Amino acid sequence: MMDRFLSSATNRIDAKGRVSVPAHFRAIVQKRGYDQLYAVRSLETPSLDVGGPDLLDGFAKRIEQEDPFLQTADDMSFLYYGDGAFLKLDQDGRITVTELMREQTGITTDIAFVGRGHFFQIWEPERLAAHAAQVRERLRQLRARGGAQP
Amino acid sequence: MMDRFLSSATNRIDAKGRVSVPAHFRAIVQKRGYDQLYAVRSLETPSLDVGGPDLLDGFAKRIEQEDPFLQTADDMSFLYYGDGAFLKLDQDGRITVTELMREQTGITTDIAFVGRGHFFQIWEPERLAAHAAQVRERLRQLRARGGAQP
DNA sequence: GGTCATCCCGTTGACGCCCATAGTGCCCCA
DNA sequence: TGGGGCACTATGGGCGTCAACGGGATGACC
Repeated sequence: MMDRFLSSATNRIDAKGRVSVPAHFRAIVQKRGYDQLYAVRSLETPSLDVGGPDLLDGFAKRIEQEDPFLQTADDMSFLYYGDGAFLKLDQDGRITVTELMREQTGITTDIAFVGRGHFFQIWEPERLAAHAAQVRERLRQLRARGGAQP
Repeated sequence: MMDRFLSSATNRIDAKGRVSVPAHFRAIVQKRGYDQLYAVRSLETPSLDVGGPDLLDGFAKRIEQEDPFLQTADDMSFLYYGDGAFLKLDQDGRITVTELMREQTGITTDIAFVGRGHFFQIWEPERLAAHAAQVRERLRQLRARGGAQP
């Protein structure tokens, strides 16, 4: 249905460091009864993975599958809790851009929101454009080789 | 939902050796009725594991489950009781940085608080940054090997 | 007397809450 | 079919509250 994060948009950060979350994304989260978002560093790219707080619940379940005395469980907990944050939505549907977000993404004045299905991502617009070009190129080469890979 | 320690923050130690515990972390502990924290040396890293006094209760239960004849029980008891300490929160939500904390973490002027779910950690900020980078690198390699997918 | 913990207060900046406005798409109706 | 108005989004800004932080005053203990 319409419960997937789809499409992208770029919004401006105001003088107080706030930015509007695209209304379409907000609606999905708020329909589940949340008034805040959960954001965590992406591992591979200078971006943040964002969703409702239920996104964290999924990660927590994933951690529980690991042996709690091994390093992997510790590492995962470190990432999802230490490198994650709740972003409060104000009543106009805006969040304030934190230092963590700027460090991770290089964001300064504008933010790109990109739907990714069950979550969405936050990017610095120019870095997103460069990354998107790389992705398209990889897919082009894949097709040229006749490969079929998701 | 909101009863877990999440996100991280860095605060400054004042001339009297005090530092503010992030309000969000305080709220979690105080909601359980405590006005002090319990801290113990982390096993693997130059940091302290901190939580409400109920964190100690959890450790005590684990000690009881061990056969008191075995060395493990003795070691655990030694660590959690001998190397643990209670940190009193003053009425502004600050704690005093003890010599034990400085020795264990290398802290001098600033303290990083890192949420870890059911507890949080205290780090020297630069050591934390280095450790976090290592953690992310391990997780990247784990994912590259197909070991885990969020 | 000196050190240290505790209590209490003031300042400052960040953040939440509230309202205002401009731009835009859409619908309805003349 | 074209125009007016409604609905909604993105954005700006005022203002009160609170967290982080600095520092004075008091009392206990060595």
